[in-house]
Amino acid sequence: MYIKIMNISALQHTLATIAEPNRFNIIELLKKGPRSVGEIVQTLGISQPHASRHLRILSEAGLVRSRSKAQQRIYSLEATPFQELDEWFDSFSILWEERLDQFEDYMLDYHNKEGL
Amino acid sequence: MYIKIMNISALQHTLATIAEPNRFNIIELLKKGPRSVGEIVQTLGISQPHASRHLRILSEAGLVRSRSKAQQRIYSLEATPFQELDEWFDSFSILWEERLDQFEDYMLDYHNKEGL
DNA sequence: TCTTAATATACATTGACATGTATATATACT
DNA sequence: AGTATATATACATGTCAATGTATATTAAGA
Repeated sequence: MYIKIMNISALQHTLATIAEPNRFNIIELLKKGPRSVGEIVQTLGISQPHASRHLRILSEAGLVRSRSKAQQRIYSLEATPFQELDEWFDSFSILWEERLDQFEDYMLDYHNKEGL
Repeated sequence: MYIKIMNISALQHTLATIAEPNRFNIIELLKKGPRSVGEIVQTLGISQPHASRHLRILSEAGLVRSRSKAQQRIYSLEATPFQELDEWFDSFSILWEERLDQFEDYMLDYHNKEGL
């Protein structure tokens, strides 16, 4: 067993990017597979500039990438940031694995013994 | 194998709550164990009203709970919302499991056959 | 009950970001 | 080259939420 070092500020940025509702919906859609901007606009019922803008933000955050197909831009999800967040949330599994109360009692004891 | 039904709007709300940097830091701290408001204030170097306000937001989102200990309020993490997000991010594992390119090719084919 | 400690709330201000509208760019087709 | 389609960018506006300051509440101790 080893401790995984994570880039906290990167995680924060990724989280903030995903948290916006329209971008969340775009991500949920792209999870089904690559989509063009037009398809995203139609499916989600948002304006085209609005979609492009959010896709830009997603792209700059490294969450999606695009390839050209004639005039179309086909967007798809990047694996890495989702993988990192998946690992980060795994680190909370101590909250629900084993017996929660035992864990909390342990932490309280540990904490009190430390003083502060 | 079954399909897990998730409450999307709850996930969004949880994500938005976690995404704020101070709350993210509070969560990272509480992952180590329960902490009083004063400890949180000292450790994170934020103002006391500021901490209380973020703790209230975290509490209303169901991410933390508090118990009284004299004048102190001891905050600790709730497992459920983190468990739900952990499961949600698991659903992205298709992005990095197996061969990504194969998956993408498959999705593109599938997508094109569907028309739009 | 008065004082101190710990935390919560109220309120005003500011700043960031989502949204709408207009326009620019890129590519294909005739 | 001119037109149509698809997408991106610019800019102005409005809104929400974080922050700071002051004050209220809760609990303990003398």
